Amino acid sequence: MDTPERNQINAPLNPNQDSPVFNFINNLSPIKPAKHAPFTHTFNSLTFSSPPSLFTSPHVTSLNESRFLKRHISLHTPKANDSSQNVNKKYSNEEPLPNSTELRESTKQGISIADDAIELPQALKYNCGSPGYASTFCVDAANNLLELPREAAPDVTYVQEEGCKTDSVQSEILLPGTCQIEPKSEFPDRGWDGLIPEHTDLLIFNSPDEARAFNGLFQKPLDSSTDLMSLLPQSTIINNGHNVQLFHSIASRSELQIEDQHSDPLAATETDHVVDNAAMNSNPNEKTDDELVSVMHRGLRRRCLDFEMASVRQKNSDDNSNTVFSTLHSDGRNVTNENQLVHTKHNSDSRKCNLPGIGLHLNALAILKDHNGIKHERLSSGRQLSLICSTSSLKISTSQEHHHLAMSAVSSEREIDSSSNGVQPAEECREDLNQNSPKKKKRKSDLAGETEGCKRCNCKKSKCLKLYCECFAAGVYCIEPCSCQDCFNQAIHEDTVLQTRKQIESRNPLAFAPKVIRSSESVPEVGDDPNKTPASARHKRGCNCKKSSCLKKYCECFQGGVGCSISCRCEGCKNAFGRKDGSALIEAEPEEETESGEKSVAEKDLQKTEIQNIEDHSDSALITTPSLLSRSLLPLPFSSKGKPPRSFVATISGSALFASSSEKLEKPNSLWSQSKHFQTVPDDEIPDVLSIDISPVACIKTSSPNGKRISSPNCDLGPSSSRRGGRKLILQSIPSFPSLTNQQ
DNA sequence: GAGTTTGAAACT
DNA sequence: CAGTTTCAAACTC
Repeated sequence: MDTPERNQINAPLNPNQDSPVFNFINNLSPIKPAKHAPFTHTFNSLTFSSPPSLFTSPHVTSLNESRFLKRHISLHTPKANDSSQNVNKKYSNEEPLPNSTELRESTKQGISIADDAIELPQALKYNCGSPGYASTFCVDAANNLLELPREAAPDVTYVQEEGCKTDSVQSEILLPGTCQIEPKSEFPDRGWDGLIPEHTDLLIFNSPDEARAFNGLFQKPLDSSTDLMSLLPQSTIINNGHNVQLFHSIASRSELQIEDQHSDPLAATETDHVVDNAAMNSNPNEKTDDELVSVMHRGLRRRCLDFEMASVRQKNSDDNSNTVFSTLHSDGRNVTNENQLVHTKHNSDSRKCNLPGIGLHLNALAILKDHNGIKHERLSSGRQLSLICSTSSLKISTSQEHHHLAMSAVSSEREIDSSSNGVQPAEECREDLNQNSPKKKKRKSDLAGETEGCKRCNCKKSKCLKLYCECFAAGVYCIEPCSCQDCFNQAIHEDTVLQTRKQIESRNPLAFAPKVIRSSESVPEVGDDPNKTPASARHKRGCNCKKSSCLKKYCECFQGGVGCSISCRCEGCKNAFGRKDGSALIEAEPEEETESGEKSVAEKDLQKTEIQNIEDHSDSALITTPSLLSRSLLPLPFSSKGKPPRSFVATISGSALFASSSEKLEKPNSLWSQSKHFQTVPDDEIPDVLSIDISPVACIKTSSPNGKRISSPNCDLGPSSSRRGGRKLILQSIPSFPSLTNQQ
């Protein structure tokens, strides 16, 4: 992240000042500097102190993706529409301007959110919930709607990720991609390339005119040579030291105060993002930028953060200049100005944990809640994203966390509770639960489509001390979202839990190993049989299905998104991910005969499942499963309720084994062992930044609310639309912005 | 939301 | 190891 690119970024800017675009901005921007002046973008480090993770559950990471889809749905909820429609109203002058601090936070949050939105548009939700600030743009990943005041800042240009950021930062900023965009705004080259397609869905235009303008922009071929910096929205860069220089001139106009990264803790935290953005804008090295972005996204996705859109307000009397201050608070804790911050309330349910798959098996690398096994990983990206900018304003404490949080929020499928922000999924869930009865929440989440965030167990007799319990099996403590009764799988009963675990392990050393083991490296077979899951990904023990034909989640193989293998004893295997290997095939055919009567049914099931997969798998094309790959955009099979068992899948990559064998090694990560620390599954744990390479958004899906971890799904992070599958096509419908040059 | 089905986990 | 029971998720209505 801290690459030379930063420097590069700055350099280009100055030159751009002379550029027509720059001039255009200066001349055109309706924004009045005076208005902005009050908003200094300094962040207090204190403000963003990262919240301690109380309960690190493996679930966290995975959640995002699964949620993503759900959230996407939620995004479509009336709220989004309402917000968009009412944006102008919402931004009424009624609310007092946020103080500089708030603004700062908001900007940062906004930035992070923006990023998230970009990456995980569908999944992420940003609830603008704050009553007062309804106008604050809400970013729903799912809805992909960032609502911004129409005319916030005409001049603002967006970088994909940054676009949102800028919005948040300065009230006047517009979110091009996800957010409503003003006609004038432009996206950086990359931004357009990667973001637009994906986020097009998100774009909401208040008026036809805007849409037209927007279209114009897109339609215009982006000139690679074009200096992105010049194009960058004024607001976008503000917090980033690097960006500051670039936008300095702009800032001067708007009178936005930009703080150096160094001076501004938040800026520092966001530095990566900023850098990325800047790089994207200015830099020729798009790849690096993309990577950075991807990295960022990855980080974000992992974390389940609730983001609240902070208060937004119009500053000016001018109709055009509605300034919106969107503040995302990763952590409620950190929020500086809570009052001002708008708390978007999610459905209590959604908040719940949101991360269905969060619970990661200790053993399993990453499982997305909904997605089982490998697929989960892949899929996770798509699903997990639902973010909710929940009620409580999130505050980002540390830069990293902030960054992560933002990332997670965006990426994470989970519904994020505002309160829980910054906390790992489990924690988040707990927090949420605390507020509400866990059961209710859980059910709500389930009803919601499993907000995926925090699905949990529902054990009644096992006391959550047996493998029946998904939480226990995943190596995570039960949390409020769980509807379990007489639960002993709690930190309070740590000794009991450990003891029981030992007992079970003594019986079956692999009991807590991920059920689906994927060897990322060995993928020789992938191409061979499209129907087969690469041998690299298999259920550790194989299924024993008799009636489900391995077409339903009853089948662990299917649930894990892997094909059946020789080790399976299933009957009539029709596993869409791959029937039994040779032997399986043999069996399958005979079965078909026997099933002939059933065959039609089975086929139907298959079709359904496939359809589901397509639907569910939105982003996460399974790498291992060729068939799924084509479905990158398609939802994973496990979309709705399917929560892949938390520990369901383990990815064994050459060096890193998370498989059962590694179980012991990983155990330390387990909640139990690490209960007091972050529960981090290796995958999950990997710092967002660090993991970047490894885990793209999808890649590291650590935890699904369900506790199902998903090993890294698609790592393609490229801005390429493919990641966010669901959104990709939207762009076509989206009108392009009028290019600045045109305006000029 | 309640009831049924299913198959893994646990038990014998 | 096989058979049975228990369990909770997945599924259906």
